[in-house]
Amino acid sequence: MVRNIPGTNPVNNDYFLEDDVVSLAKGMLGMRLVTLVDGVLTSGIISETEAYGGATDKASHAYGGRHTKRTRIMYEQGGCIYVFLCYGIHSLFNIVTNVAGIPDAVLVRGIIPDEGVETMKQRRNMKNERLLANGPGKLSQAMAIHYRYSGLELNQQENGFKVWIEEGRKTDPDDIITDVRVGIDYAEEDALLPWRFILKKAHFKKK
DNA sequence: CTTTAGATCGTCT
DNA sequence: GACGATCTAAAGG
Repeated sequence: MVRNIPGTNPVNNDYFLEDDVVSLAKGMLGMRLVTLVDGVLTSGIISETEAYGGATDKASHAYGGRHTKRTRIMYEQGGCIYVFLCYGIHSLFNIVTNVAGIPDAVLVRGIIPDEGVETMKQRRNMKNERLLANGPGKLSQAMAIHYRYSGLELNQQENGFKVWIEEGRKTDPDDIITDVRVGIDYAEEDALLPWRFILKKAHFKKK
């Protein structure tokens, strides 16, 4: 497959073994998220992420070391994907981080569609490119990431499906907006943690 | 642009 | 039986 664009080197799964999930979430901005589904490639630049701090973060599904069938995957080693169903409708895509046993994860909340835009539009039955993948449920549908793939490793193919991360472009720290996480009112004081990261539009105008 | 209500089902209690 | 790490359409400004 010919992809004549820079920054398409895959990131090794080892990269996600780092123990600072906040730093990882920030660092993933500007990287490229790619899926290959039955030979069809789609990709986009990661524009929004949130860090979830394992067993000590009240917003995390694994808070207090909760160990259920669903959250089991969060305790795998970094580089696995954790995808769960939200509100009965949406698959939300996370990358598990840290070493095995520590349930940290980064939620990818938005991408700027790049390759395979027409495919994404068809999957979402939508024409407006700007609204195509600017939300966690939206990007999963656009990239055909389903919660049945939860537990799969990055770069590993299963049933014609594969997902991975590429280096993309370096991000200027000045281009990052930091904010509180969304939709976690139940997390009490941890709802105030500044663990949501957004790439400014300016990032995409630079050369 | 903003607000609001309704959809929908796996997971956990 | 209750509840989401959300999205959309519709209606109003």
